[in-house]
Amino acid sequence: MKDIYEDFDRAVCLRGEGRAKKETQWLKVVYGFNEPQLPNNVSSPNFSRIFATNTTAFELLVLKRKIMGPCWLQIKNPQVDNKGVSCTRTIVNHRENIREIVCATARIWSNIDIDDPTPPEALPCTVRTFVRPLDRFPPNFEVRASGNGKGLISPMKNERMLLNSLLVTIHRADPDVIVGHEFLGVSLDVLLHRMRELKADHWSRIGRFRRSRWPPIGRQGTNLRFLSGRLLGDLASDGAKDMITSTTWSLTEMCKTHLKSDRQDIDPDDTASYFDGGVSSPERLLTFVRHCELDAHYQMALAAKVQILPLTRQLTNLAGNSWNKTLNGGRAERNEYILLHEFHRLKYVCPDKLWGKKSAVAAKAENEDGDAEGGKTTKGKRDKYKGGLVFEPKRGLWDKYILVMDFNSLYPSIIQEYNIDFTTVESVEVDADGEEKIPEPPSSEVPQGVLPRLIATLVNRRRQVKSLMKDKKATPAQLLQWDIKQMALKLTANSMYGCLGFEYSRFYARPLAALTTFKGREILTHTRELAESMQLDVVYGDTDSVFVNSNVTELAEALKISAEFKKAVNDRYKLLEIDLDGIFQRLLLLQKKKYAAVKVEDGSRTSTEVKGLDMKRREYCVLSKTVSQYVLEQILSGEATEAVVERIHEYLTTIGEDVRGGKIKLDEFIIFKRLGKNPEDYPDAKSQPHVQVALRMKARGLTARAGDVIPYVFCIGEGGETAKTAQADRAKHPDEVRRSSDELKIDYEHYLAHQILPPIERLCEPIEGTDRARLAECLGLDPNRYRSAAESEERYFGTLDSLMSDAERFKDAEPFLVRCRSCRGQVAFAPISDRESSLLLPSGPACPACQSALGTASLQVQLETQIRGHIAKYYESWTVCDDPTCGNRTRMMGVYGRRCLRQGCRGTVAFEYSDATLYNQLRFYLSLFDAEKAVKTSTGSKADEVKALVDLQGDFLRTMAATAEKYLNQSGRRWVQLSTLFSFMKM
DNA sequence: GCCTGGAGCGC
DNA sequence: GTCTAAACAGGCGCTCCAGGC
Repeated sequence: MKDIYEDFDRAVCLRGEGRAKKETQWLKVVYGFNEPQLPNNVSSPNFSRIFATNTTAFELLVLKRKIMGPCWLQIKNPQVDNKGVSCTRTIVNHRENIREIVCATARIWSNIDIDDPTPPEALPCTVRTFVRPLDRFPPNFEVRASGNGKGLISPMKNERMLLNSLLVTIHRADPDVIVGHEFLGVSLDVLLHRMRELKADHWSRIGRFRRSRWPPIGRQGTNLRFLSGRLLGDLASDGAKDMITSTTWSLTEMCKTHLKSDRQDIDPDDTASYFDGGVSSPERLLTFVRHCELDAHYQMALAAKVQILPLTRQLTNLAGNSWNKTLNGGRAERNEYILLHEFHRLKYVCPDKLWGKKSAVAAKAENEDGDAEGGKTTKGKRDKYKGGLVFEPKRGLWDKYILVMDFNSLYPSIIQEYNIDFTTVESVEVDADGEEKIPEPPSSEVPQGVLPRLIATLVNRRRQVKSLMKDKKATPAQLLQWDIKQMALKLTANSMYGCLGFEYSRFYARPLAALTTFKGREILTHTRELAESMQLDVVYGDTDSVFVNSNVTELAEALKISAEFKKAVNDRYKLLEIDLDGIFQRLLLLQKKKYAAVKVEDGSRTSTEVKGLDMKRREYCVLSKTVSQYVLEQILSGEATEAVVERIHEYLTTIGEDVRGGKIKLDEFIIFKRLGKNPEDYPDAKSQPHVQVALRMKARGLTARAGDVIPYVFCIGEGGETAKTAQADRAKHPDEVRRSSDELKIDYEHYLAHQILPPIERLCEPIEGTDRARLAECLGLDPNRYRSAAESEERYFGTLDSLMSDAERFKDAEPFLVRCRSCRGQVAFAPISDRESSLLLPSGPACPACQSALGTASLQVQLETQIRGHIAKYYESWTVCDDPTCGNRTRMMGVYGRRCLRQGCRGTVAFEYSDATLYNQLRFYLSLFDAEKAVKTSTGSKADEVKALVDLQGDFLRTMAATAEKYLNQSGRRWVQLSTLFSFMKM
């Protein structure tokens, strides 16, 4: 080995385990890439540890030269001239199960400026399509092709000539960027295999790197190297999927949602029929060619629409990695590079890239697992840490203004606020149970760490860009560019946290990630407590947000409350900031992470926001989503319950009829499901509909790989309705159904029972006046089958509850204590039917001690004060350990779930004052003023007495009952168990 | 009936 | 005229469904 002495660096070894371990001197040795690579675990008497033996040339170049993203490099003799963007499209045919190329379109834009917002259709481009016959061209095809309008159509004799001509075209255009859809995984794969098979001339011209020998054609992403020197923008790559909102990322869907264009789908099995040379007219083949031409356009138009090139360039400039990786890869590498640049600049030695089977950290974790508890095999999944806090939602339909308050960029802000960094946080201890503790944030004297400073820089730059955008004189092009820039800055700052917890990251630092989320939970808990202390009701919250019930119907008032709350929260932090994210006029809160709301837009406009509901998921068909949409609109309409319920029932009846009557199009029945692995790798392939469909697709020569979204439709089994064909077997690809011409029939009953009913049922759960059986009946399903266990169970509980005596039910409730203003005495308010002890006389409430009259207003205030006391107690969130030997009582939230925090204790903790206790207490108060109940529970001569009293003091009782009711209405439990409540009321 | 694991969302 | 090898990969929380015992 040729050692070249260079210099000594002051360096810190980062181990990715919290605080950097050693600050010491290292010897830097530089040697060429022509030397063999040293193993990274060698040592000798002269040195104990060696780093960076496997650093790639790319990494070294980029770090040493401080190259931040795409730029021109002068290397000896620069040869940069041609600028162009091209877009190729191949349609693939299969014959004897080998996919061949029959048609390829190249659409070439020259001298495009990627920052120019002009859409590609408004820019000049050349179109050239190469097409070859399967057997022979239809008559007149060549003549008609030469007269084609804009696009040049070049009929080719065979596939090899087609490939050669395509390669010449690519070579001449020498594109910097190739845009495609599923290009890397499908088109390129076929192109490479066919070029190799047919020995195409100058095959390496597909890229800019001259080769004569074929390297192995790898799988999926590895083939990017064939395009060396060109960028690939693949609309279906992981990188692009992050940027494009879509459920399937099929070209047709994206054209519809992003370009508002209806793309015609061609069934791949029909391809051959377009090439039939025996027909009399060339029209069909021309249609096919034009389809290819148009697809090439769509791909480019989509890329421009979602601004994939400018955005990825900005991201790459920030991170200093390779643009192609930003375009086609995930986020981890960007993060790695931004930190590599930063630490390299500060003369740190960074952790080596560990590739291969297992990273050292993961292997270590596995060993510990084995040692600690023999039987516990946490296969595959490593020890995790806790994430964001999600409040138990107060379910139901809310119709006062709900303020959605959320922290801006919570995690990046926490990292700054608490100076969380590799260099500042002390490494963690492992407690007696072998569990990692959450580290402490550094004290305020510790200088700012690398990560917090990096994030601060990103945030500040974003602020600057946003202020530029306020300039009235800015052109639309400038605005767009700045918007992309601020977006890139935000994305970069926000993705820093994620990679701290990513176990294969070179900067993996689980304790830092755990500390960040711990602070997040703490902050959210405090925020809720603050709201409660301001008499505000928090209805829900998730990670960085609280949904506050303003309890007002005036927008201006709601805004005032929001401003006050915002100020109160923000006063508590240096740079952490909460803000009003939106105002809901109505909110249907169904589950954690599942709700729908009518959102107030500026002025009087409103929009509907749906989160997490079935209708947002791809495995529900369009029909199901449409029905959900209608039902939701009704529920959120704000109209009377009876009218809403009636309309829903009516609508469902028509839907049931329409479905059975065959009035709904096939497209509306398509269900989508993603393949988690390659279809062959499923152990239970038989029971998975989408896997069955995928396997059949592959048998037909189509592609279906891990990550692909598979469309299918449930059909009736071949042997008729009664056939016991497995569910999965009856799933068919939409093209199979279309082709079958009536042989395959859609299983309408299955759709009504499994796709339509369950989502509707969940939407209607908090709505009175309907239930599962009733909804099923409307759809024409047998209601008896849907009188669910859950429902009867609920009734069972309802009955139990109503049979329970008041004495039993309220045995733990605290009495309503009434204080007399005259004699200062205090007495419990007894049930009014208890004529001996009740302080309510026919003349009105009076003090039993001094006989002075008690004012209604005074009693009302006293009741309200006591109710608020209970609510406050509930929100204090004291938890108690269930282990009697421990008895730990705390308000601290455990980091590892509900484990008791006291060292060595194995108990679990529960809320001391539960929501059930609070609910029962409120019900108790209400029961004290329930006239009807008082009459019913009285017997004999007393009944008349009580009846007379109730008549005379009706106003008083109603006022007091309303006071209790007001709070009960806010209680989440009431919405869940309306039936229980009503059985009690009507008893 | 319980438990477990994917999907696919939310943040 | 050549041109290592190997090459995936943000986090956790939550609901719902299906399958296994």
